[in-house]
Amino acid sequence: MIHPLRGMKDLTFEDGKLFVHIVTTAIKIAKRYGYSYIETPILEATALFKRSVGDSSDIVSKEMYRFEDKGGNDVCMRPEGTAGVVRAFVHAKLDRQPIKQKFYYYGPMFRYERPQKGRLREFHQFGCESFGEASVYEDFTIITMISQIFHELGIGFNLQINSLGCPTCMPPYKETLVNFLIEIKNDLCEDCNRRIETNPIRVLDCKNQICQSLLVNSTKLINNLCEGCDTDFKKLTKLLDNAGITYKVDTNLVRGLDYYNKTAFEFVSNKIGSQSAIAGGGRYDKLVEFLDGKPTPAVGFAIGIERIMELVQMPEASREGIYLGAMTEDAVEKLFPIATAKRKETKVTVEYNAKGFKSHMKGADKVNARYVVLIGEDELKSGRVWVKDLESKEEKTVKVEVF
RNA sequence: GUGGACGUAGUUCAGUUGGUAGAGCACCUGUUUGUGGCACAGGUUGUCGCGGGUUCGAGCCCCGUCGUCCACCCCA
Repeated sequence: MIHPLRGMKDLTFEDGKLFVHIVTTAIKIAKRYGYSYIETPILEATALFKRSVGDSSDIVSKEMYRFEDKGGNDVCMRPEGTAGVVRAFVHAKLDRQPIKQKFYYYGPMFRYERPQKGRLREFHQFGCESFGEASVYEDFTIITMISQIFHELGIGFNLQINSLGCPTCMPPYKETLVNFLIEIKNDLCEDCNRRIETNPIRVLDCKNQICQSLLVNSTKLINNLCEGCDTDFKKLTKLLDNAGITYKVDTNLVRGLDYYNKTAFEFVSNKIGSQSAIAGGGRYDKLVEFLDGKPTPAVGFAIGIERIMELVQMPEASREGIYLGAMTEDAVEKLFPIATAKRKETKVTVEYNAKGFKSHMKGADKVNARYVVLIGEDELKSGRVWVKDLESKEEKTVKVEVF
């Protein structure tokens, strides 16, 4: 038997239904906010992710499915969705149009990680990207949209927000932080020492108790924002307050991908183990420029579909469609014209084997059919079918033509 | 990449100091030769993850390998 590769999963039956339910619900809401579908390739030039996600992230430095294709190109399976969407946006020259563009997407992402609960090597994200809107109102709207999606799916969450500043206030802050970190370097954990070089902001996020105790006195970016960033962040918190969306300002919240600035947020669940982030996103005003487009502000997010799957309750399925069966071999082929006609309007299950009455009843119950339609010897002779509504329990025998 | 736990029927799991594999659920059949969900009775189901080793004998012990899970790391 050939097994799926490590960290890759087949979705069948209940899981498959749940997946579709999540995606269709998210799409329904996204459309209401003016998003339209975009599909981008799974395979992209490696350079795309190096330039957007950034070398400092583990995603790029060690988790990509990267290889040389037959044409000698350095390519990668996409580890996340935003880079491809931005690339497509620039490639279609949408950055030269004054219209604001909003896209939603969903599909597989690939990261070569050690699998664990809520962390697969091939996983699926639903995401949205909004281009051309610099206003913090859009950040607020996107957060509102995600909470609406989660509400619709019946998922509880905690929202954490932070501001990562902009090119005006972030670099000087980073410098003072690095200086501070170098002083306490010897007491920080091994990982943090590495982070000072690669991505010092991440040190703030370290889960090591000793590191955290040393960082209590570190200056926070949130207190060192430039005027523009500061007023926007205050606006955002006020908008969320007024909308009744509860959140926590987490000054240690850093997005893992390099392209984020200003608003950063994460939706977290405490019910799914250590991989608790169920959605994450923020503003990335410099990314379009980074990928050779005209400067275009943008905000976006992604939801981890597998991570929310165990949190979502499927709405109860009601009885639907028709179960067709024959109780004598001669009647089996009479079922097909009926099935074809009825399939124009509803779901039809046809049992090809002639079998006993009770078996058919059980079979109909199992596929959750609303109606059982059977042809036995009597019905065959009289050109009728026997019909029972499994909900109201009413039954009747009618001419095939009228049914 | 690091540390730890685990892998037995479709599924959830039991399996004693090594002696040729079991339960619930599910499934099939019957009780009811034409009335589903319930009940009762009977029945089917296994490369014990895979490969090697120790042993008269391995589900159990040893080594390897693949996979799953948990934590770190990372992130959705």
